[in-house]
Amino acid sequence: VDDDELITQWGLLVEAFMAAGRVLEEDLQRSDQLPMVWFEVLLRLERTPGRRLPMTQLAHDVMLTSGGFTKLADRLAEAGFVKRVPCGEDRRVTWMELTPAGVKVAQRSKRHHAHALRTLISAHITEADLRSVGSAMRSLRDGLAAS
Amino acid sequence: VDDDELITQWGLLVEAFMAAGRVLEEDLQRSDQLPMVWFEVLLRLERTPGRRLPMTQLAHDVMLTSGGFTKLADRLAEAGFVKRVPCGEDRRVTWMELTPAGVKVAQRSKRHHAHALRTLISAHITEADLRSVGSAMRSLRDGLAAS
DNA sequence: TAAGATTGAGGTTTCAATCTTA
DNA sequence: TAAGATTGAAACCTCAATCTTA
Repeated sequence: VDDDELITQWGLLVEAFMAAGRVLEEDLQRSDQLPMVWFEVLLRLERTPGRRLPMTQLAHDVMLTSGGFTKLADRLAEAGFVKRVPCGEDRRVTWMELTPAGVKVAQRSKRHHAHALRTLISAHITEADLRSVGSAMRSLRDGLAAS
Repeated sequence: VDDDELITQWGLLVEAFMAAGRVLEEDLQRSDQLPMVWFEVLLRLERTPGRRLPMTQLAHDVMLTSGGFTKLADRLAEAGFVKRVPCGEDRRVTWMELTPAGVKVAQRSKRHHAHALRTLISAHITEADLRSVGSAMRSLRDGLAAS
């Protein structure tokens, strides 16, 4: 595989991935008026016992800087989906906690998003391919996190 | 595969891709002081006979709006890597054309980027995994392009 | 000293409106 | 009427500096 071929192959992956991301984001916008990054935050909170997580951890998980996440938190709180809760044990920490409205929209949009994803994938990717993609990406992610 | 599992698998893919993209962008920034989107534009021009393409086509290829691409073109021209050339046959069209300096930086950064890509991939992904990811994403892209 | 969170400044993108040419 | 390109306003992000707590 020469340089040009390698770059082209990777470019195809990036292109496919971004196009898919755009389709999924538009779908989420249509069904729930939710930007993808909002969904990602709400989803992580909804999955967590107590439905709250430290701001810094969430910021890292959705790949935002702490400054960027502070402003995202402002918008999510403004929309009524989350609230800030000070942490008793370590007073530097602020929890982000899902409100009842946030729980509701998280669960509803989860159904919509899963449906969109299923449609997208089943139309174009086999289940076996999806599993191997998952494992490959998991090892890539873990490798990058370690380095 | 239930809803949550499906969303999780896709989430891993998104996470891995973004982390890889970040590593590659940092590398390109270090070696050539070039944002990834600059590289993508220069690469496409360098590969084209005549080394020029219509603005609108480039905007579409790198997934920017026409407004966004106009400003990117301004920055690229300011840096001396491209120049705008009016199209004779259709006077609505502006070509973006690579300057000699642009050709030089495109070829140099192509070598650096290929090297970074090779390192990243060989360190974290097996050849077999890479092939299955590639085939899955290609069929996804082709399917999206068709619809 | 260092970590969590916030702020303001600066940069890049989208969106909607506009201008020119087909 | 429609397509290519540009513009200004608004949205969202990063970065560096700051404040508070550990």
